Amino acid sequence: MALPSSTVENYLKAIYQAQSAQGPEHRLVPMGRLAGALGVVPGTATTMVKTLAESGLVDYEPYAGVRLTPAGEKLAALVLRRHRLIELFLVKVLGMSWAEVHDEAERLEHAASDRLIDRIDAMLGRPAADPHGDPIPDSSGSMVTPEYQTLLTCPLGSPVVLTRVTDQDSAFLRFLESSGLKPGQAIRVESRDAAADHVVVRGKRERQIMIGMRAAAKLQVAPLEQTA
Amino acid sequence: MALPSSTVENYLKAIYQAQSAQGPEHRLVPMGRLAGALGVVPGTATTMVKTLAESGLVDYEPYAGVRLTPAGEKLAALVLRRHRLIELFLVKVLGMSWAEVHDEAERLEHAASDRLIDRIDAMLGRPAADPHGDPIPDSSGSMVTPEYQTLLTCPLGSPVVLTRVTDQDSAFLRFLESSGLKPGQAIRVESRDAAADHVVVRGKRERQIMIGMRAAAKLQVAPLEQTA
DNA sequence: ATTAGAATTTTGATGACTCAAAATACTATA
DNA sequence: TATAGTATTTTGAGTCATCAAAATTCTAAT
Repeated sequence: MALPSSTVENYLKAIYQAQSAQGPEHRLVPMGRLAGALGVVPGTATTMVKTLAESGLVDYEPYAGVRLTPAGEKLAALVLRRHRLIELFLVKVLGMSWAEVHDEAERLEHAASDRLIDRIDAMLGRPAADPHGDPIPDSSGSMVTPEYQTLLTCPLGSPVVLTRVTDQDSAFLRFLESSGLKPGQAIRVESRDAAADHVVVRGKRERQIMIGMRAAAKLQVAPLEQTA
Repeated sequence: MALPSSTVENYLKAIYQAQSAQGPEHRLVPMGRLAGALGVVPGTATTMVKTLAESGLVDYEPYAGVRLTPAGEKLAALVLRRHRLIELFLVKVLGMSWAEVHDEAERLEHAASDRLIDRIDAMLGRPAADPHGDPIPDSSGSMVTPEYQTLLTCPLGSPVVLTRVTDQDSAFLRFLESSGLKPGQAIRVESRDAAADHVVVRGKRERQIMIGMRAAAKLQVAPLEQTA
């Protein structure tokens, strides 16, 4: 097959991400959601999805939604691989900020060859995750996605490591950065208050940070392993 | 104005390069040449050039050819800047080979932001030339193009430095690499033989290399400065 | 000055992607 | 089970960049 256009790559990536976001129950992504994610009008998404279905990259059920086939899933994973390796590279090697690399990677991911991506992968030491903690698929397109708890579900008081941030909004990322809340950081949740809709976190250098529950749900953590 | 599509960037770059290759006399690039450089059919080039002319990026004289306006020239120089900085970056930082970076840069040059390019420029120490010795325009689009001699015109026997290679063909570059003929290398021309159509060069570690005259004309050199 | 041959331009079509807005199908509530 | 409201699909049209092939213009040689 001819190599997929960047439009096709973007559709596949968006479907992949929408599917993941929806959890394992609702595997069909409705057209409205897809169109919204891609910034196109719904009719456009319908048309495009039908041609993706003809290429065998997605299953399309009219009025119900769309889902990746194994072929589509692999392609989507390779796009994510490129995206995430590029993000990590821009941060680690070029010293760019966490918040500004997303848009850059969004464009570069369609232009970088497999050869280049592999060089980057090697130079970074075959990393498992990008700066947001999102897992990086290997070159065959497979990826392990550890299940983490969030600031809303982890045990109160125990030390945990921030492992993943599931929101790419750059204002949000800048806020996290200025609060010292980057993946790798050891923190603990001091309290939660459903009525006040907030969570209190003790972060770097015992600093106290208060965040809303909607935001807290986007911060994933793992139990801190005491490697004394 | 909206940012130029990568097609527009490619047309401007091709016109720029054709103009330079033609020397200062023939400033008008004929459509056939342009179409050939871009791998499109002549009619396509005509159509595209007319719309470039409407945007004020080129002057178009029907049946005669096309030439960049100052605006077009600036844009073309910025594309070359991106291309050359990316090439140098791929070689210096990612350790890719001279011969393989061209195609990669050809795609990345349309995706990299000014911000990224400036980071790369800074990291490389604001270099003056790319791995082929091609000068890198600054961020305002201006560039100094030193006039060098070639292996055909430089004095026989005197030591010179290889400064620039004016051919991007990857087989040719691989040949040069395997002969130790990369920019920066000190060499001297031992003899020229017009009848045999060759030039004999004494290169690295006194190695003797014979090159055809057409190829020799693509190797530019500067007198070696004895910094004893 | 004609004219054969080459280069260029024009014309008509195509493919990929998109939008606006009309038509249709679902869904939930009364 | 009607129906009002929302989501989806269809239809018709437009843009960008391209090609094939016909028409035109230029050029150089007789």
